[in-house]
Amino acid sequence: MQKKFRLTRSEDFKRVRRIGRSYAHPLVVLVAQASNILERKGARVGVAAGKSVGNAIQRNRAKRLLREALRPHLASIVAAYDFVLIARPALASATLDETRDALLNLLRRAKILPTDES
RNA sequence: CAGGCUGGUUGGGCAAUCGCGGUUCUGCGUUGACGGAAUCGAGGAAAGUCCGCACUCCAUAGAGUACGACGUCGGAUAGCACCCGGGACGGGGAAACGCCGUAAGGCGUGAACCUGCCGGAAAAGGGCCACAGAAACAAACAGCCCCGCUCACGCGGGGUCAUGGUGAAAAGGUGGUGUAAGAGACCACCGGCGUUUACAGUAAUGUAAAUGGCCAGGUAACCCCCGUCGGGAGCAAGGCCAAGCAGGGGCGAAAUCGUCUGUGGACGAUGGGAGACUGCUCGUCUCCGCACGCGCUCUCCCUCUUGUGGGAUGAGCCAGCCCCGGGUAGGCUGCAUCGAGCAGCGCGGCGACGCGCUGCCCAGAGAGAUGAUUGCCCAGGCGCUUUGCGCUGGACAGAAUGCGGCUUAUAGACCAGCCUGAAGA
RNA sequence: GCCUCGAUAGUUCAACGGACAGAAUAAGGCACUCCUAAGGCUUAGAUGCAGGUUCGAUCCCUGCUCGGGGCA
Repeated sequence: MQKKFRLTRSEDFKRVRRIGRSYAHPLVVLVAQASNILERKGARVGVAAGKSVGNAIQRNRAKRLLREALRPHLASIVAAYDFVLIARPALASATLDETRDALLNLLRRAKILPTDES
């Protein structure tokens, strides 16, 4: 995922975590906020993994899984959204397919992706 | 061949597609959060942060104290406490052998090797040594012996550590001489600690001999004493740029008319000022009670001409722009190609390591890049119809200023060597 | 990145280097009560792990494993 689609500032993370809506799944938690900057299109994503996920290897693994699972669907998100994906401990031992299912489920519940798309 | 042990190397390989980060080059009717090409992209521990440095800032005349670390010998190194090679004293260690045992087994000797520790208690001082025991660093409980008193039992004084019991530890052990009884008090042999000499070794130390020297404990990973070393903090160090808010300084316009209104005031016109747009003018838009004052509004206090005057270091209001210093968010740098650098070869050294030659340039993120899929192969595991096939499947673990050492985690694979036993030539 | 403190019964805390490791509470049992609670009697239960110093270690030293604070 290219840097222009990422959340990079600590301020952005704080804002999304404070006023965004959250959607939970056993593997991952999604916090989303509709962006109010008019000119920008597409989404910006931040990926986080706390210490409860495991050691540095397992945290990196969780974040890479989430990025890889999101990558094919990033282009189909048209609305301007900022969202944060927070890994949970079970994600460190999950497969890519499980991660993708969890992620699509969450994105549809948050209405970031249309529900009829498969 | 079996068993035990040590050291070193490695830490899956090749290819394809998609994706991510850096560097260099490059393209453009579109200078972009743009596109293209080339190239590079985790480790032996990147980890823990236990030591030592480089580097940076602060402090600093010199020396000392406090505090802390270290302390066998020699070497290596930029430096280091844990590196390398030795030494003393302990602990562990298989087969085999010896002894005991019917046996199971136990005890002892004990290879390679592993492992702990190392100034001083014989230079000074303080503390502690529970329980037991008479006594724990100075002492007589029982016992033995002598003297005095007593008819006697016994009492008092003294000598003694040989004997007894206690304990982790009680003036080295055995035999004798000696004595009232005893005692290294003395003698012989042995043991330990020193001193001297000779030999080996750079040295620690070892071996041997001599000694008309000693044998009153332990503990310094208790305080302490002696010697050596250490200024403090850390890349979130430090340097540069610098929104916004606040602060300081400066520029800046000294007016008329009309309408409405109880006052206060509101609106409009003309002219003016400040700023923005523009290369400039014009023009358009926004702001300004066109005052920083003898100002306006509110609050409080005093007075008394009851709505006048005075006072308050009480609150509030007054366009916009420019400059200045420190500096927050943030950005750039430190910081990624010159280094205690890496690889290969040769030489010296038992080794840590050093020297020489040749070649190479080798990650650099910043919410933090190494991922996904597929195929073939190499180890490994499981199953079977065991020349083989099928299924499965990859340890510990992720750079964050950089190095050296240590510690901890780690599936396996490969190489070299040492010791013991058995068999064979 | 750095600096500190700690680890003891199920829980919260004690304990000069001297073993029967203490207290409160929780747990089990016994009586009491018509039943329960409170109160009474009683029982069991622990030094994070591995080495070392010492006659002897919860305590001293070293290395690990966890956990809590603090600075910027």
